[in-house]
Amino acid sequence: MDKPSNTADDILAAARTFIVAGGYNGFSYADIAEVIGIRKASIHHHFPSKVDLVQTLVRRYLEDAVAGMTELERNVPEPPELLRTYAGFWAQCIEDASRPFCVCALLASELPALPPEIAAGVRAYFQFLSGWLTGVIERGAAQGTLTISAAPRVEAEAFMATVHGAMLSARAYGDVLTFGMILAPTLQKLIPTTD
Amino acid sequence: MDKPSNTADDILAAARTFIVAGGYNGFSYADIAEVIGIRKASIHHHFPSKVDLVQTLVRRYLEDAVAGMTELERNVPEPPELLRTYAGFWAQCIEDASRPFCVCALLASELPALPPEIAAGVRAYFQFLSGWLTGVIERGAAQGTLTISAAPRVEAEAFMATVHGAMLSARAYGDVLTFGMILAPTLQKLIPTTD
DNA sequence: CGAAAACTACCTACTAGTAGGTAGGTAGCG
DNA sequence: CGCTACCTACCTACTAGTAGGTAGTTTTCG
Repeated sequence: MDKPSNTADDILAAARTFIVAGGYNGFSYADIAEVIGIRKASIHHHFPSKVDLVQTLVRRYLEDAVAGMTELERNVPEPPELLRTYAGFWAQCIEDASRPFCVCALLASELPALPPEIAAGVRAYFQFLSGWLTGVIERGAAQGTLTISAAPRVEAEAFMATVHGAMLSARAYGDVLTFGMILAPTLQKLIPTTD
Repeated sequence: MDKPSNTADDILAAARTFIVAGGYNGFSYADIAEVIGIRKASIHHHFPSKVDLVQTLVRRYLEDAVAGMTELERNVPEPPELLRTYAGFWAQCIEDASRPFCVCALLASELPALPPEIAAGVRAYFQFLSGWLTGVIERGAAQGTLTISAAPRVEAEAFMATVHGAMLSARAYGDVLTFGMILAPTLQKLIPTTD
């Protein structure tokens, strides 16, 4: 457990909150400095440039996702329950406003205007998530625990798109329950014999 | 046909392109001035503030959507074909890069950081689109031309979310065909006896 | 052990450049 | 004339980033 500095983590956490709210161009070093109580020059000590900061954030976001999915699959082996848990995770984050949006989904929306290093990180996240979902759906279809009407890869992309779009809608309506409402029928179509 | 000035329209078109690329904070008056060949002070003559500009853009975007859907329903009365045409419209826009993202979907992603007047316009667009889709799906279900497994409103929200999420994915992968690939099974699940 | 050297984390003070916006003037036209 | 559309020239506030300094801690080594 390396805990060399708490400040770097605080900066990353603050940056994540700002990006989730307003995107890459929606915050400045001054904003971060104010909320965590240091001077903005000190942020440059931890992250020389804004690109370094967001790049680190995106890389760690992907690492956490990989670790989270690995852990999830150890505890919850059944594909239907995996999809439900994944959707439930975001439903919870949105409902308690702790992480009301996926950082990479948000950054993807402004991808053409992003520094290339960050764009690459965002792409990597999409590829990982899509790959993981494809594997889960493939396994579920083979077992008969999931019903699919297209190739696993296509079903996975559609599922991921619905999750990201539902985040957008939840935000647009300002209603935290919208996400769960949208995901319910999406899950139902994939999972037979529900209820 | 009021055509009082071409410049104001040019400014709006440039702003739309910039917003679609990088969001509200991803462009400046200087950027617009450069591409359309006037000085940035002249933009203030047409749109006193950036909020005015984007507010006008969003309002007109909604007006165009309302007009477009009304026109569409006159030409294409069948619900399955309406959904297919709507999805096909965006597939085309993304494939020829003419309008590779919905302005309001993009602005929704940074909604918490948006000036309130603009946020309200974005919300209005989501409400209109959701309402229109709900009507189409309701009619299709009553006619038996669409198969639904949840309330029309919920199916409409899920469909809209998938469309928006698919835009995100198309952008993340940098592959213009991703959108159509995702929408195909989504439409198939709603439309029986396809093929 | 203890002093010197090096490193960490922060600071003040500054830079060049850009943001949105304003003041005031001018060219062309009905 | 008065209006529209544009201009030059400017403003203030803020952007990311730099220079250089200072405490306090850690490492190195005689």
